[in-house]
Amino acid sequence: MVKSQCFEKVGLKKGPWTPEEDQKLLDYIEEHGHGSWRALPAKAGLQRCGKSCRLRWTNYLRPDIKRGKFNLQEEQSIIRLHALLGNRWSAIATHLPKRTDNEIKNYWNTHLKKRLDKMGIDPVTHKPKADSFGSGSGHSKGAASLSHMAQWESARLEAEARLVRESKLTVPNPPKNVLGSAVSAQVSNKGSAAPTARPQCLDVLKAWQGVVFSMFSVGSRDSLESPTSTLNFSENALAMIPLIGVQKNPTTTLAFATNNATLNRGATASEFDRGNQLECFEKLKETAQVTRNLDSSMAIHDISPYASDHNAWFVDSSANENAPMGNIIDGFSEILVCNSLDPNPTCSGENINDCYAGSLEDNYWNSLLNLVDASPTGSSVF
DNA sequence: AATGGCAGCAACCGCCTACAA
DNA sequence: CTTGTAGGCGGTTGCTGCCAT
Repeated sequence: MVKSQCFEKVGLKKGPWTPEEDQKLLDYIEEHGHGSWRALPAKAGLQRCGKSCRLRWTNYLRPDIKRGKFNLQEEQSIIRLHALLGNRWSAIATHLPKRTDNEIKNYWNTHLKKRLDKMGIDPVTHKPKADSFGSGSGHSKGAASLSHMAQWESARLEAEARLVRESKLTVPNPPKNVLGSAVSAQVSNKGSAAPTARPQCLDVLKAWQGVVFSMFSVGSRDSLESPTSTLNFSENALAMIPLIGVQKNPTTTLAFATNNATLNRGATASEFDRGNQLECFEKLKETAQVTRNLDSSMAIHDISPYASDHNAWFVDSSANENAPMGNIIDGFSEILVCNSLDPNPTCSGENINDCYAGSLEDNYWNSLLNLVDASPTGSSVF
């Protein structure tokens, strides 16, 4: 269809940017915001295409980006997120404040990928190259569980990243960046949200986890082996939605999302069928309407950016910080791991995280990260 | 000092999706 | 519904500087 007109145009400069060009771009955006990137070069007096200007701004000139060496924590985050999200650099970047996707991608390709490779870990699958993790009969169940966990966590993080982006696009009073002036309204895209303000959408996702958890047969964790193998999506579970969303706390943030691509991923996807998803979705919509009637301040959003085979709704409210549901579970992955491990016998069942501290997931990541953390002087792999 | 190899990174390119006309 | 445009994303390229020979 439409080719990349930008780089086909003759007479436009390519290659490295000069300090003068940088200054022109900075000055223009500081005064006018970027507006239409296509129109910007002419207005700013630059012999560049709009796309080049946008890339230069987002990857280099933007004032809210941090440059320089990645610290250990950032490295760990990248490795972990890459294991969960794959090469979705923009999604990874949303979890690393002030770092651009391009920078993360470069760092991965030039540093981390090689480091993992030298350690005998496949940088694509994040498993040992010999695949001892999954091939041994004793570990197969754990590996499968971990795989399911990773799929769900991946979906969760992806949705979270998307919501973070959306929240930044719609933030009513974007943080004033160091350029000051009207630029902030225009440049409040990724990476520029106030670092101290916790995105509300994260609570939404937490609530979503709570809803999913409550849909399962809570009393019998044996049914929670994995989301794609033994999901028990009963009518009782569906009936719990309004209990949580309306009766328990009318102002609780209630989130629900069905992600067919994720839920149906894997060989045993049929056990969570489309019919159940749609039915559940419809019930949630009803709940959302009821909830809105109860609380006029409630807002209902249709997260349309989801792909066509995704249905996602969330009911949002301003009072969600103390939502009891948020304490039900913090991280759906723990549920998935729980079943493959013996739960803490002292667990009261009120806080899933306490019950299953030291999960397989933790062990896996800790071991992985410990490997990465190994001193170059003390390890033969470096 | 010259040069060849390599690593790091900025920038380019092509594809994709969302959206408006 | 179709088409064109803008912007986003991920893979790749190529320039630059460093280091070994």
